[in-house]
Formats: sequence, structure tokens, C-alpha cells
Amino acid sequence: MHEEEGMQQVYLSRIAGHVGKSVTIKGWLQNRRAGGKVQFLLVRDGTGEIQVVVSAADVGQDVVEMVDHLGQESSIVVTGEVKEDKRAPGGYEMTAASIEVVQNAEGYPITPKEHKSPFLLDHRHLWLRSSRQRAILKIRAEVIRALRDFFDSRDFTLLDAPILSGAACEGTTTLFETDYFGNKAYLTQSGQLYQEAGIGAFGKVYCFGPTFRAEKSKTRRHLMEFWMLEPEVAYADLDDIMVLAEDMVASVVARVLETRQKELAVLERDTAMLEKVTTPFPRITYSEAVEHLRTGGLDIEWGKDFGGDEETILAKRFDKPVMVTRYPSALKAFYMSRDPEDEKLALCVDMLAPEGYGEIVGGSQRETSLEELEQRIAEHGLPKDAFQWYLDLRRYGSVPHSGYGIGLERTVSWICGIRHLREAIPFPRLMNRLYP
RNA sequence: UCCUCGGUAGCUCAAUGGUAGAGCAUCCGGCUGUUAACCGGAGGGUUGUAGGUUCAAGUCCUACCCGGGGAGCCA
Repeated sequence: MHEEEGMQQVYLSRIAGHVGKSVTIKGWLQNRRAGGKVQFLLVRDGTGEIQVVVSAADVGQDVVEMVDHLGQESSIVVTGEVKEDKRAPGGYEMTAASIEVVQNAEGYPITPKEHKSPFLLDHRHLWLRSSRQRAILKIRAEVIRALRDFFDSRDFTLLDAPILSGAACEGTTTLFETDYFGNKAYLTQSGQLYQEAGIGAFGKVYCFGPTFRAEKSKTRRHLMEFWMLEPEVAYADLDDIMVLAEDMVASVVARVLETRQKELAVLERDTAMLEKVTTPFPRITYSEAVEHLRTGGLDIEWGKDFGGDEETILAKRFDKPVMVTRYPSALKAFYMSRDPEDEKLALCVDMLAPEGYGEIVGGSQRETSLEELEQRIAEHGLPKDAFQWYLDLRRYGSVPHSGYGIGLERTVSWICGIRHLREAIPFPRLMNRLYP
């Protein structure tokens, strides 16, 4: 019960406060460097790591030999004195007085040497334990917390959108189909339409949950299942949500820089790039972007959507995220407002992350006219009946409103500086991978 | 769906058409301050699958399977 007794578990994140005392830690054997009469154990408990010194002089040769046979990732409980020592990684170490083996793990598949991604993904349930994966997922958790704090502190109401729906939201991408008591149902690709319902009740809302795309995409920028946060704001126009989006991204980056320096260091992230992410972000129109790409030597037609190459070239012009506005409306979803100054354009925005990480935010001002929406639903060949509830929102107190979605894994990948989206989610769902 | 690269030991990779090998992991031995510890030894293989060419195929040819990267699509 008291620290002096050395029996209660101390978490390694707090170990610095226990120098000179005897404590008990409970964790896993991450690595071992063995001598004949002394063993150096690297023990991890989920909150930190520490080197444990097991010496024959302290615990006897029997214990040293027992420890010599412990496999990587064995679960152990160690009691001993905490010391400061410059030779130890992290600056602290523990001299073991006793060791309890909870389980001796034999043949742990992930060794301290190199592995390739198919093998690591097959062992994702174990790969999570590695220092790099822990750093990424710690930052993911912090990004989520920062996002929710951002919206909660601005009087947004969390309004969860359904995962199962009876019709395609946007009619643009392939959906996962499932059986719903004999009827077809689809896994959601966006909670947006439901957020548009939410503004009538709460004014400012957001949802945050998984979304699903059944596209056969095999690139490092795609997952079949990914998380998206979608705010929607009543009486907001495109400019309003652009300010909201840049404030949001800047505050999330600032939070990670403030609280997760250790993890960024593990990832060897160049934080100078992140320090530059302050508002305002640069803004250019789609038409300006096309002009820029042309002067850069790219043969791109006005009216064509940007691919990965185009996005990367555009993003490289700036050292902050850039917001590209007013794409041709033909490229965009049916619910987006047209630009009153040019009916060919949609009042929309894509935010491209720097360093080639692609689109992290996509949003728009929404169409408010009932007649216009009915016509577009017909043009897109969408089932009219399924959208009656959505059209009700334009019948009863329709207001100008705008919103966007931010892709969590792309944002986390960019902040972490990692190459592939699959490391930014605990259990990635990829085209050929549903295990573990 | 298309383009492209690949599949050899548990892992990461070698092997001019001519006896399948190394490092790590595992097991055994040595070492009282290691930093991906080190040193010595041992076990470990239907070379993705099925055909074909050849005196001889991991290697060359055909088909298929699986995977990586990319395109399209998107966050």
C-alpha cells in the first residue's frame, strides 16, 4: 500500500520519482543482453521502459540462469531498487532483488532484426508492442483527444451517425453491402447527411467514427476502414469552415508538439516542419492550381480532378497545409452549393497536407434549395425515396450551412511522418487483409 | 480492373543452368556493465503451385495462386 513496502506496482512513467527506493514493476521482457553472471533486461510496462540488472551477486546464480532462459516478451514482475545510471537507456535502471515469471514466452516471432510489412501485418496483434508502433498509436490517441477537445470547447455537440444505412450517401464510391433482415444495407461512407440533420437541433455538431470504402485501392494512402471526424455548422459559409478547419489542424499539431515530443523523437520526425503549421493557411482556387501545374510543366486539362502526383506538386509549394477551393462542380458530390459567381464551380475546399501526404480535409457549403437538390439527386441516379428525410431538412427551416470531414489516419500519418497509412490505425483493413 | 516488381530455413536475404548457403531467431556452451551485446557449436528446406524444355532447373518457358508498389477512386 505504501511505496516503502515495495509491493505495490509502480508504473514506469513515474519511475523517476522512486530513485533510491525499492519498487515492483509488472511488464514484458522486451530485450535481453546476457552476460554469464549478469543479465540486462529491457522491461516494458506500457507506460515506459527500464533496464533491469540481474546480477548473481544480488540474486544468486540460479536466478541468473533462469533469467537466461526467458524468451522475448515473457511477462515478468520485478522487485528491486531504482537507481540513476548514465549507462542505462533512459538514464534509470533497476537492480533486481526478486523476479516472478508470470509466463515464459518462447519463440516470439518479431525479433529485434528487420521484418517486412506482410509479415508484420500478419502479426499486427504483436507488432503493436514495438516502440515505433506504440509511438504512432500514442500520437493517434492524442490527435483524437485534441480534436474532440477542439470541438467540445467550441460548443459543438457530438452526434453519432449510424454505421448501417439503407442507401449510398453520395453515390460516388463503392460501398460494402450487407444483409439487413432480408434487405440490403450498406456500411457508411460518411456521416455528413446525418450531421446536416443535427444542425437543426444543435446548431453545431460533429460525428466521429469509422467509415468504409469498398474501392479496390492498393496504395499507401488508402484503407478500406478508416476514421473520419465530420463537423457541420448552421449559418456557416465556405469561408467560415475554412477558418474552422485551419484552426482545428493548427491546434491539433500544437497539442502533439506540446505533449508527445518523446513519441515524435522515437519516429525521428522533423518537428521543424510541424512548428510551421500556424494559421492562416494558404488558399488557392482550383483554377489557380491548374495554372500553377501547367507552368510547372504538367499537361492537365481544366475540369479534370487532381491525382496523387498533382496534389504532391501543389502541396510542395507551401510549408503549411494548403486549401484548394472551388473545384468544378461536375467533380463533386450532389449536395455541394454552386458558386453564385460561376455556376461551373462548387463552393468546396480540399486541404492538402505538406510533404506529399495528400488530402486530409474535404468540405463544402451545402446546397439549400429543395428544387435544386431534387434535380441533382435525379441527375446522379440516386434513389429519391431514400433521400426524403434529407429533403425534409430543406423543407422545414432550411439555412445556409457548411461542413467538412477530416481523415484521421492521413492526419496522423502526416504528423508522424510515416510512409504508410496502415501503421496509423491499430488493426488496418486493407484490400487483401482482414486478419488479425 | 490495369501497370509494375517479387515469392528460397521461423525472419531478412545470397546462390554463371551443375553438391541449396549466410546473418538473425531457436537449442547447447563461454563471458560480472551490456546498448540491435559479443565469441564458439548444433538443429532447421517439397526453393508459392502445376506442367514443360534440358543429361541436369531455385535459375529458362507457360499457366495459375499469393504478396509489395502504383494507377483509377477517394479521406
